[in-house]
Amino acid sequence: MRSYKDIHNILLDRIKSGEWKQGALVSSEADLAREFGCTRVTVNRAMQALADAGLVERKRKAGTRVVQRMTRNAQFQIAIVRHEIEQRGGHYKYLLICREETKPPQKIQAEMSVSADQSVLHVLCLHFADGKPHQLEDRWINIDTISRARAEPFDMISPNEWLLQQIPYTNAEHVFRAAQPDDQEIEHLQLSRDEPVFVIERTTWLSDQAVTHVRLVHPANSFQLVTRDQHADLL
Amino acid sequence: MRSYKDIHNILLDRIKSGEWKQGALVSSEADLAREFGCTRVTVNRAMQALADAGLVERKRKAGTRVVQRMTRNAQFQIAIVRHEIEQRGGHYKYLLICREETKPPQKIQAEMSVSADQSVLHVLCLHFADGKPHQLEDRWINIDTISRARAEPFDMISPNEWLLQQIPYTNAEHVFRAAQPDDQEIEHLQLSRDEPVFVIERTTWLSDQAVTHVRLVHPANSFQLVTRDQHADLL
DNA sequence: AAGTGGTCTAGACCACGGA
DNA sequence: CCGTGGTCTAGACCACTTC
Repeated sequence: MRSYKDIHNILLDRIKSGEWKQGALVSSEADLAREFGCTRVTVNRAMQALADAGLVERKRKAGTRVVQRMTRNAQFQIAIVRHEIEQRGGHYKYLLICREETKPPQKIQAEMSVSADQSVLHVLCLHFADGKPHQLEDRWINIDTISRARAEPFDMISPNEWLLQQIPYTNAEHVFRAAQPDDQEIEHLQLSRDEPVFVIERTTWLSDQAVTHVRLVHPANSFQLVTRDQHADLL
Repeated sequence: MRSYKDIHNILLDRIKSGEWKQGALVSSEADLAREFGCTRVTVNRAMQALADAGLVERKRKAGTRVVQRMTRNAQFQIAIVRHEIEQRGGHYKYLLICREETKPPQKIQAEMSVSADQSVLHVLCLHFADGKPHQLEDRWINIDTISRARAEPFDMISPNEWLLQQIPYTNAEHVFRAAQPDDQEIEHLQLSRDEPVFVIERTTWLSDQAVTHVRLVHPANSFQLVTRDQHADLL
């Protein structure tokens, strides 16, 4: 029992078990170092890991406190649609419906913070799973930021896949909701009347420049978003 | 430019800018230490932070590589419904509809891995925002794991709030989907016909014991789930 | 065998912030 | 002021993995 990872786990257990209660002050690094028979640096390394995980808050002189958590975090993944479908043994098909450079509607302009006269690349396409429409992708790509996109026809590879592979981003915003589909969505997704849709809207930025905004529409009857978090509490 | 955080940021920039490409091998710690005029330990600290963030993969002898990412992570928060509503200036109301100890239906038994003869605490309740139904909470609590729940009437405080404040958990599973409401949901949520609902189902575990399973149903017209991630790529 | 990361120690100095 | 965390250095040894 000497490595900082061991110590990290011991301290983690003390928090999880409630031995160290929420909001409580914990022993100082020096004390813990004595207790574990190691250097203060080693304890510090373990404590910093806990602090990075957001489980404790540390202040000089004031010491280290277990965080009082009112919210918990959980993660989800942004994956390539083709991979998701193929991974569960489905047959994937891609269809480009429309690709154009155009001035976006106001809503998109605002969302992506582009000026009124700026052209944005608009791509509308469909992802099929086993022959059935799975996702309608309605995407806007900022060609000022991502000029490479101008040369990409998106007839064989979807913007989803192309962007995820090539373009990094630093910030993202997601909106999830249920909705009644409009006529265009009913047609493309071959929806029965009354079937709702599950909508994801995502905008991503690289530093403070918008990269892309996308609206992903799925038939409610054949789509759900699933996440599994280990140590969800510890993110 | 000497602290490990500075070095971390410099290396981060090299990855973000593409100077260090995805999949590429990066300089060894010893080389970087020479370059930055510091100890190898300091470089190591910075590199470990990148590795923790999942941006690089490190192997002894093989060296450090920038990760080729096929998926990106993003986070969302599990908050107390009352806080969410009050935070945006809304008026919150809580209504307990039903509280009983009973044997759950098979679906819940399976989801929570409880045996067929085991009683589970079932709570059905409603959260209102500004007088309008906001969320129908249909919850099952494992009283073997959380025996304290037996003594809690849940007439003043919702299970959502009680659990989030008191009960830690280590694993969580979420399912999000759009659906057409059933009759009970239409009644409790005062839905107009044709209005879909946004459903979240969450099961949480403490180690490998199920803590609770909950189905949260929201009117689609007045609900959306929003997440904002800084450094979404770097989680 | 040799190169690379993983980690520890001992000692040091600094920075912050509560008393 | 002075206790607490934050970090660096120098040197060391180990563990893994490729060659």
